[in-house]
Amino acid sequence: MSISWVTVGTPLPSGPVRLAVTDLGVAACSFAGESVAGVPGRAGTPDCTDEARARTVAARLDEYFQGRSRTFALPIDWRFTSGPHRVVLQTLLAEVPYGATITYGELARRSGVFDDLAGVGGVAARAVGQMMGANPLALLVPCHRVVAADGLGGFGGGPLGMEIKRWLLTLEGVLPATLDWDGPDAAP
DNA sequence: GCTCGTATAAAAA
DNA sequence: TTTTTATACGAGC
Repeated sequence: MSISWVTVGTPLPSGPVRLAVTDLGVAACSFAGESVAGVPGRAGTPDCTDEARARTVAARLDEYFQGRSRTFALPIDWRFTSGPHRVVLQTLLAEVPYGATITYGELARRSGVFDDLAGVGGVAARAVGQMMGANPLALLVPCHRVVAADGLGGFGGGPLGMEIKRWLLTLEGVLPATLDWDGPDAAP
C-alpha cells in the first residue's frame, strides 16, 4: 500500500489542491500545498507515480469545479478517520446532497454519535466543528456544506479557508454570486 | 501528560 | 442583542 499525491489545478482562490490517493481511494486533501496532519507524505512528496489514477482523480475534480458534475464519484479511503469522527463524516456524505447545507448541530444529531449530549445545547455542535477542522477529507466530504445555525460558520485555513468555503457554496448555488465572483471559469 | 484554542448553540440578562 | 457557558479533539510544549 502506498500513497500517491496528486496535484490538481482548481479555480479556487487557494490555487491547486493536493490529494492523497491510495489503492482504496482518496485518503486526504490539502489546499494551499500544506501537508495534512497525520497523513504520511508531506507537500514535498513526489507526485503520483500512477498516472492513470492521477488522471482519473484530476478529471473528476475538474468536472466538479466546472459544474459539470454534482459529485466526485471517487472512492474514499477512510483510514485517516476513526470512531465518531468517521461516523460524522460518513453521515455528512450520505445526508447532505449537492446544493444543500446542514448545521453543525443538526449533523451531530443525525450522526447519532452524540446522542448523550443531544439535549445539552451546542455541545455536540462544537465537537462536530472540531472534527470538520481536523478532517483530512475536506472537499471529498463536503465540509463546506456544514454551516452555523445563523450564518456561514467558519472554515479551517484562516481567511483563505473562508474564501474557499464561500467559493464552493457559490458554485453549488447555495450562496448568491457576488460581484467579485468570477465563477469556475476564472483563474488558471 | 497537560494546557490551550477552536469551523457552535442555547439560555439568561 | 450581548454575554456566558458546556464538550471533544488535536496541536504544542
